[in-house]
Amino acid sequence: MGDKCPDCKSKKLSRDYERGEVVCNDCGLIVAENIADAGPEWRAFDAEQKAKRARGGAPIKYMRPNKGLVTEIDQYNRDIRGAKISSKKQAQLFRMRRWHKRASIASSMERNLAIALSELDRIASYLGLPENIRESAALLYRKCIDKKLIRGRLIEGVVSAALYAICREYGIPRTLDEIAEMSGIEKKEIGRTYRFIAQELNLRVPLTDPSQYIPRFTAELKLSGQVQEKAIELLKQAIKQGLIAGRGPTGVAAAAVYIAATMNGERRTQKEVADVAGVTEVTIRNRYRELKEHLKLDVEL
DNA sequence: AAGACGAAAGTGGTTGA
DNA sequence: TCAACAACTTTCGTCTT
Repeated sequence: MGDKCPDCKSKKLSRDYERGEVVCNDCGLIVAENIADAGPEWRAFDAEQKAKRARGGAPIKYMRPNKGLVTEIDQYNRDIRGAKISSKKQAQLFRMRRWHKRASIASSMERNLAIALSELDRIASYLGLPENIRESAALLYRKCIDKKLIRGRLIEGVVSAALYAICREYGIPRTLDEIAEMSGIEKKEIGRTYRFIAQELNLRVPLTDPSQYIPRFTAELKLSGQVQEKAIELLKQAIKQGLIAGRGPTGVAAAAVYIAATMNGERRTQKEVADVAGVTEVTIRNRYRELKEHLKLDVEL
């Protein structure tokens, strides 16, 4: 790390892997953010060294979905008749136990990943998500494994949360409801998990922009491109006036679509719009009233 | 008869002490 | 940990087309 602080030219930079920052020891400037955790600071040249040097060790406590299914070699150095066995055999058994345990743990993590990836693929294809999204989500999931964030959580929950985060990051957000429906995980569970991993992994996920929902809504309602443009235009103005602060993005988007459709003579009922947006008619009415008042729409609806 | 409108009460999650 | 709170939903009665 031959880097220098760009501010005071000091060479005393230190890395804080917990926060993912490089900090200058002299002036306190954060030189870089969001650095990847490069793993342990030691190197191991074979499995034995690795086992010796690892302080954390394999996640044993919660990472045992296979509890009760995996054979274990018991602790009592007796043969089937209960007689003690020779010390030579005891040593052999000891080694066998050790390796058996290690092999089980390694394979259970692989199994975990395998289940997760197939689950991810299933949900992603139901949601019609492209390949690059799946790749990114899979990568995110691997990061969660590396950071041991899955312990005590459902695999499907973490997968769903990862998908949700990546979708938002790529600007093609799916609602929690949609993901919840496809994955069979409760919405609040996904939300909780999402918030947790976002914090732990320092994800910078942008706020959902309501206009990102517009194309999907208009497409599902079979509305014309003009309506779509109009709706996005309306949203832009709404955002400028701070009308969407604290509002659910889907509700605002739905209202914009409703207004735009009506203005273009392609009327849809509030219920139709409400259904594809996953909100109620009342919410559309409320948003739509706000939009009408503040944007001073002179069009009679 | 169906859709639009809005009031009132209920729900689940966030926030601040 | 609990209460206040905002956003949203549910429900329902009334008005409009």
